[in-house]
Amino acid sequence: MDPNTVGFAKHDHDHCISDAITAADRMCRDAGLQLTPVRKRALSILLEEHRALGAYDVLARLSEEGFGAQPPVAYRALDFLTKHGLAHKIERLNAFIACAHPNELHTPAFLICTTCHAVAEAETDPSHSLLSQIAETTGFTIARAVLEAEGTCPNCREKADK
Amino acid sequence: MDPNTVGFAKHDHDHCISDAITAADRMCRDAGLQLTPVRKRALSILLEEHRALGAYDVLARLSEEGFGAQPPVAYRALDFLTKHGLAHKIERLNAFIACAHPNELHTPAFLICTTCHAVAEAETDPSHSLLSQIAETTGFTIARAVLEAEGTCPNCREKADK
DNA sequence: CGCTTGATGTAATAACATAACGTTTGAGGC
DNA sequence: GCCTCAAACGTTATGTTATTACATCAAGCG
Repeated sequence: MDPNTVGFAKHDHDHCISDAITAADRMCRDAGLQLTPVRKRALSILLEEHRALGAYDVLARLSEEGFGAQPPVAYRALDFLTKHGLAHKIERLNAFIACAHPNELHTPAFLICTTCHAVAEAETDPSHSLLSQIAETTGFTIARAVLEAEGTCPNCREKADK
Repeated sequence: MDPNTVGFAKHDHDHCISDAITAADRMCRDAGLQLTPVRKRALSILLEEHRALGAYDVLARLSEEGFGAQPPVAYRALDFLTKHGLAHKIERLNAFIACAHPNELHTPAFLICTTCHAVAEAETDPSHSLLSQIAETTGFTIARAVLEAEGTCPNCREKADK
């Protein structure tokens, strides 16, 4: 298999899937969570595609493989994954993506390329963020933040410039 | 009419509606845009409610008043308003809200109270933002940013503390 | 007038998400 | 071992959000 693109850079894709699954296994064991077959498969589907996938896309794959065929099957697996930081929902796209930096506690920020539809997850330092500054001055307590930018990724920009 | 709450602070609500409509009128005239009856009414509905409203909520109000009753009626009006900065879509809520700072060119940030459902729009300086820093280091060109935080507003926090 | 463009209206359908309920399964107490 | 409970899973049905496709109408303009 050829190296694939993740975010906007190339990398060895096979490795990152198995690594991520292994890490998820360990994390769930340590936390006393059940990474059941559906949940694990949903995660691996997101990892294989390595892009934002709609719940129904995941559902289709799951049902092909003998799991339930109704929406709650996908939504429940995705809820579990997002709740425990193994995946994220991209609100702008109503779609889900495997977390690129599991383990670390983070407020992810996403860069969404409107040309090639790649999505990159960037790490942020929550305490320095704009939102936390705003929150501080207004007395608002943040429980969860959504940071998403749409635009053109370096690869597509380069192509467009030609 | 009693002063109402906007964002998390009190203010004179009647005034802000008429002011906002006047400003929108002028802005559209200057820009050669048509602030047609449906569009103007959609804006005033958002202003009156002063909270995030679903497209179908707006549609219901519009159709009661003799405008079309099908979803595109609302979506088209809301698209116009958001496209020209008179309203914003809150992605997390799949809902729309009148812009609190029209005229100014801005990347709005929203603070969403999960208790009382108030939504405050905060101004940001795009150039200092986290996202633009990330974008700069990765070569990504941002066209549009979504900044939304969910949590507890000062008012609800105060009540909860009692 | 005849053409184009943008706004509006409708019907139909697509895409996204949840409620409600029954069954299965596995861990822990007895 | 066996009972009980809670969590996970499956299904049906439904609710919510959004778009496609196409007809009509009015304004601007050669």
